[in-house]
Amino acid sequence: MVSGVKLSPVDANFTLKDHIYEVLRSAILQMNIYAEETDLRLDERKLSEQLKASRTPVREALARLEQEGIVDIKPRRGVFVRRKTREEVMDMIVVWAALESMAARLVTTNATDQEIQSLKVLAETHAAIDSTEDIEGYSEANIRFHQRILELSKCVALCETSETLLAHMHAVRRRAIGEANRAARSVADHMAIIDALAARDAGLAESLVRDHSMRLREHIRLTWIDVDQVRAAEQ
Amino acid sequence: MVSGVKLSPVDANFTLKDHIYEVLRSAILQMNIYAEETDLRLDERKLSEQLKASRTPVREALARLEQEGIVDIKPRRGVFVRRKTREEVMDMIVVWAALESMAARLVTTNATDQEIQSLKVLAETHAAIDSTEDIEGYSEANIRFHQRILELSKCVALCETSETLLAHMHAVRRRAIGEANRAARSVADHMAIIDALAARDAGLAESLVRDHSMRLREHIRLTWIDVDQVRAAEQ
DNA sequence: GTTAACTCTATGGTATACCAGTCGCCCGGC
DNA sequence: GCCGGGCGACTGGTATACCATAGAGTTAAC
Repeated sequence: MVSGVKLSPVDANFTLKDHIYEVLRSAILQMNIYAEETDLRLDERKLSEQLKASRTPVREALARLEQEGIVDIKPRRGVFVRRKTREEVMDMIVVWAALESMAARLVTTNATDQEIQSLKVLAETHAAIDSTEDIEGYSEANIRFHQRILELSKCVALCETSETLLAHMHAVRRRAIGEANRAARSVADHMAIIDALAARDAGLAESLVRDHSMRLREHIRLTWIDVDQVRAAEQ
Repeated sequence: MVSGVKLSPVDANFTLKDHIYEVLRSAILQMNIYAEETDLRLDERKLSEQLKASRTPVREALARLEQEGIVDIKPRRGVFVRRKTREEVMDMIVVWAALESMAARLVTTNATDQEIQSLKVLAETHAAIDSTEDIEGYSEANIRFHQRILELSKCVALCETSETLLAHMHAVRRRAIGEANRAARSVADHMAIIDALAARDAGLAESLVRDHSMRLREHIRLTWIDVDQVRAAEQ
């Protein structure tokens, strides 16, 4: 045994279906599914060729993605990346708000002062990025801050449940272009949240987090236009 | 078109894998997975025989169940119904509390007076059942009440997310034997929640719902004993 | 009697062949 | 030129055969 490290955790319990699942998942999250010209179609056979595997593991990966709501399998018609409608996006944000506000509540009792202060680093990183220049980085830093709150709640299920939502949020954030004043407001919100957490004020932290998310929801409500509606309008 | 009714929605788009998924899911939820003697093992081949299908659709159904956390697939070892540990159950209840308390908040703005009053019927049904005599019915009525709150929020994602949790909660509630005083407390809680909702008091409704769930969590914390620990103690 | 290696079987993983709708395309009739 | 029917390719659904490994049981060496 080399220096006490377990050897070859790699390819032990390695299965194609799990690997394919992860590859497909991250590939889908990375693509901009809301650009109109994007081809949302996935072909089992082409995928299995590209991934150099048979259809069987590909299909099992797709079955999992469907369960997650990332993909839509229409029998004998095709597999499609699922575009969310405005209502669905707004609903998802509500769920996110519920989870994160509960997390904030728990952080006030379950996290150390040090851990709470670690949020400040993330918030500052986020604040330092100009949203009009590097929207991808800005969005990434933003998500990381919120995700950290979930983590600090020390509630595994809370993290896991939000993980699924996060998948969808990536594409959403990319689309909900940050207006300048929204960015400034966001930074201020984050600081206020950290202060409430540090002061161990569960009620305040909870409501700040909730309101912060619900403002994003309101922003979406006002600005989001479903791609299909765009299509319809063009015709 | 016959009287405006869509013809044959039955067995259109019917697929074995979807059918098998539902059959397995409800079968698993129905079984008492926490009884020690219960065999948690699922055999792909036996299942496909019993269901009169090949392994392929069975495997896809199992893949979905694994994604949902209901089942655990160990490569080359077997498929097992997943038993939750005490920590996992407590975590799940936290998530449930987060979702339902957010739902309660939304109910105060999204539901009609009539809808809120409809909760009373459910609460009374629940109250009428003696938990020491008909624990199954009691638990069922209890869940229905809480699920109705989720529905009345009119937030689809909130309902769907809790749906997954609900699967696990069935077995949990069955195990968390209702003590007499807990039952009485529960009924009183439900009535208080309805009042808060009817008064359109978002903050109160939210915290009542949250505290109600968190009391269940505390009850679990004090009484739940992991099956494996029982096994270990016997040896 | 103990232990270590080996074999044998059971199980999930993967590949492949075939089936059954769906939909586009083309051709023929009008 | 337009409409309808049918033919055929494409795509997901299902069945089946084979592979690789975990783990139990067995056997042989010590």
